[in-house]
Amino acid sequence: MRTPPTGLFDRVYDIVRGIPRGRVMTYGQVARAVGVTRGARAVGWALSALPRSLERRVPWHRVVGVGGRISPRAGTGPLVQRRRLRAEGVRFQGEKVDLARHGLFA
DNA sequence: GGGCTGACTGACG
DNA sequence: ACGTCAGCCAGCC
Repeated sequence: MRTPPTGLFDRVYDIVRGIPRGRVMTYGQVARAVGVTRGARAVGWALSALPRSLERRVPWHRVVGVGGRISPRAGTGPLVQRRRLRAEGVRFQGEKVDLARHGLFA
């Protein structure tokens, strides 16, 4: 058994951990998933604080901005995020992720 | 309790 | 299409 996540951070990590390979969610969608309708910014903040120890289990690269944009300050860098996504077969429309194809809804 | 901050967003010019 | 501005949220000091 695992104690249910309390703070926003843990709830965010929980949701992100559940994003399937090859799919992506926007900060806004994650926020809504954790019960914070307009907490997109807070979600980004939570991911920026992602502990090194969780980098393995939490696929942070599957979280993108609205419209499929890649945040300039994401993780090790937008290039890394892009590379990881492409490695999963995620298609891009220019600089943006093709949400119509890989967007996750919930 | 008040103010600051940031991997966000939507509206404008 | 692009930079700026102003709301929005929760954790930290």
